[in-house]
Amino acid sequence: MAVIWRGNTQDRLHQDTISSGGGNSHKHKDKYKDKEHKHKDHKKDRERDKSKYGNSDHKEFSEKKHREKDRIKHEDVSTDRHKDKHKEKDHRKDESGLFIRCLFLFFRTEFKPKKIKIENDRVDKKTKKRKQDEDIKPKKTQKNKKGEVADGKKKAKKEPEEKWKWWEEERATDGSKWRFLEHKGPVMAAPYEPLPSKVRFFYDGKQMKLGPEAEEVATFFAKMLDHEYTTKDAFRKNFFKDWRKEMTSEEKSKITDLKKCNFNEMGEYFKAQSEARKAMTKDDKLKIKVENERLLQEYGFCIMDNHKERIANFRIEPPGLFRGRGDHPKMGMLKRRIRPEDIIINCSKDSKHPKPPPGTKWKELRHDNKVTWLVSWTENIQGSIKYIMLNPSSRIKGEKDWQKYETARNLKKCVDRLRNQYREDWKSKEMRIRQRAVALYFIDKLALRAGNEKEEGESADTVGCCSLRVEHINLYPEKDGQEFVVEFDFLGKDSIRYYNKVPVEKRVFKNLQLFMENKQPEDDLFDRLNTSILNKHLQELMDGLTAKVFRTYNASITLQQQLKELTSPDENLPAKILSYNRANRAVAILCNHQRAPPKTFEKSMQNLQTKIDAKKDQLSDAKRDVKSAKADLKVRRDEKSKKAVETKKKAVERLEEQLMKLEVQATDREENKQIALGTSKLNYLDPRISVAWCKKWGIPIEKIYNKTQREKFAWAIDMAEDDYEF
DNA sequence: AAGGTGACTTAGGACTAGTTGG
DNA sequence: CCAACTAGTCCTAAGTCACCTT
Repeated sequence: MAVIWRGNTQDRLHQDTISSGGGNSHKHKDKYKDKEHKHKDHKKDRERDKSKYGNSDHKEFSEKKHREKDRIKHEDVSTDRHKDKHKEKDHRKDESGLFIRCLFLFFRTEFKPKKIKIENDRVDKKTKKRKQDEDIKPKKTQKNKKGEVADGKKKAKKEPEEKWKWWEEERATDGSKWRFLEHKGPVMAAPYEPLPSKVRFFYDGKQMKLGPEAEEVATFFAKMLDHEYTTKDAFRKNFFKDWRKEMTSEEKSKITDLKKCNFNEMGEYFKAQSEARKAMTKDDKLKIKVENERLLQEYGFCIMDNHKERIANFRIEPPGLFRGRGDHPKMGMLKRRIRPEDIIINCSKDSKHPKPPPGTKWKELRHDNKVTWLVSWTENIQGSIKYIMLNPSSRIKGEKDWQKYETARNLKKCVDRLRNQYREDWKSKEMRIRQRAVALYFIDKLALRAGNEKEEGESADTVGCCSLRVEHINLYPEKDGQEFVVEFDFLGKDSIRYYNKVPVEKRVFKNLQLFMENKQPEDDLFDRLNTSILNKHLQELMDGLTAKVFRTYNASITLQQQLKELTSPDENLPAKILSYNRANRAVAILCNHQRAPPKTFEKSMQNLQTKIDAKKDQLSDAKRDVKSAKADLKVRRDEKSKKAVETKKKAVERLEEQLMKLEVQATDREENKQIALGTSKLNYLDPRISVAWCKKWGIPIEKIYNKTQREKFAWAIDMAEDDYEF
């Protein structure tokens, strides 16, 4: 098959080695838990062999830490720094109580404010340089006009309020998240519509009419009939137990065995409904669309501090059967319907408060501007709180996102020092320090998650770094020609399997042997460590540092390195994009972002191949044509045949290009079979790296980010230049 | 420390809309 | 024009981490 450029994403660089041995002292006191761990069942057994990088990139540590928590450091506005790149240096000089400092400074970084023209002049005066024409894209909408004005709730929506550049404004420094917040409240789940009476339910072969409560819950089950999990014991058991709670006493006494329940007619009915929906006329579909749009317009936005912002999830989650991921002990439980009485509304005192549906009231109306959510309620499966919050394109999310990358860049400056330190710590005489150091090494090198402890029986048995158990690793003094190999095999977040064989330094290896001494498979590997100890330690090493910062840092730095390495200047556009995707893929592999291979994968691959073959045929035909045209030309030597040759040549070129494009596509798709790029792109990769890359190579940003992504990363697109360095 | 809660980020899969090419 | 297939959106579960209480 014609797959070109097969690059092996799995190949990895590796560096470290070093060694030395070490015996130690120890004594562990254990606090082992005894639980039964089952987790054989790697249900999604998508295994992959990966190896990882570590990377190196360093910089001097120079930062001082301390910064009041919550606050953002920033600079006094009046000072004129923030010229372009001025490096961080400290900015902690707080001026006399003037708590307003400029945001730019906070995020040191070479950030050059660009064209401004924001509404507030105050901003204006502080932003001096503005450069224009940065834009990557042809979009015209870019220019913002004076959006709105002063406070007050004038719902400024005459016009979509062109692109507000919140990143050119100051940030609050008092821990408040907003000053004014107004919204319409959530959209409640649609009420239950009883089944038409022709749709029957049978118990033990006999038809039985259910009351509306029991019937509703039954429909939840009926809708899942062809799902595999309705066959799982835990699912059925949990469902049945909760279902019975909804039954009248009469129903309850009759229905005692789930196996005797026949939901088929109900299942068929829903299937038919969805068919019908698909078959609806254009007109009807349009009507639905319009209605959705209306709902979105009405409930999908809020006013926060003078700006209309999009809400992420404005609908209350409808009732249904809970399906956790992996082997979840609560699968099948009834997720109950949320009523207005369960809902807490958060908004400004002086805003127009959302009103509850007629005849109901909210559980509570509060005005807490220290949080970002608009609505919350407590969910009944785990008892956790759910929230309605703003869209990623909103100021409140964007600032936080930006800040996250700045913290990761700070780590870049001191990562060398930290690495040296944890290596030293491998030799510590204190067990807890060694454990901390080895765990940190894993987090850094393998981008593992922190691994909070979880309550047993409340959720699937998954682990992260600190919660690894002895049974999750195997040690091989020598394997496949490499020394000191650690084999990881565990279920991580979302019960995604993490499988990796990594050669480690000898000291790490020895330490692991030590940690495992006298332990049972189900004992904690790091019995003297947990995430809170680890994070406390990290916080001391660098302000704002926590375990997850390493993931962000390593992901972003890897992207940057890989882009540098993979992009070749003379490649054409599709090839450049392939290079980008490969860099992105390297990160996804590092972070273990997997996906189930699409159901239609094989087939669609085949289709592509067919196309490629067809294209090849066309190409060889076209080549033949050129030849014969040339021959013609030789004989005739007239203008006309000359033209003909040109035309045919053009055709060949065009075909070649098309073929190449297809082949690139095939390669990309193949390599991406079980790797999901979206998660890293959205959550781990500093968007400025991508923006800079696009600018540097003249790639339209749309090739890398779709519309939603461009909205989320508007700040980066606006501010990053082609020379941006993470 | 330990344990609990709250807020917020990160995650994969289901669902849907939009595009393409037959 | 329609079916087939993707790409993008929606959904909500499952993490992280700070902070509070004991």
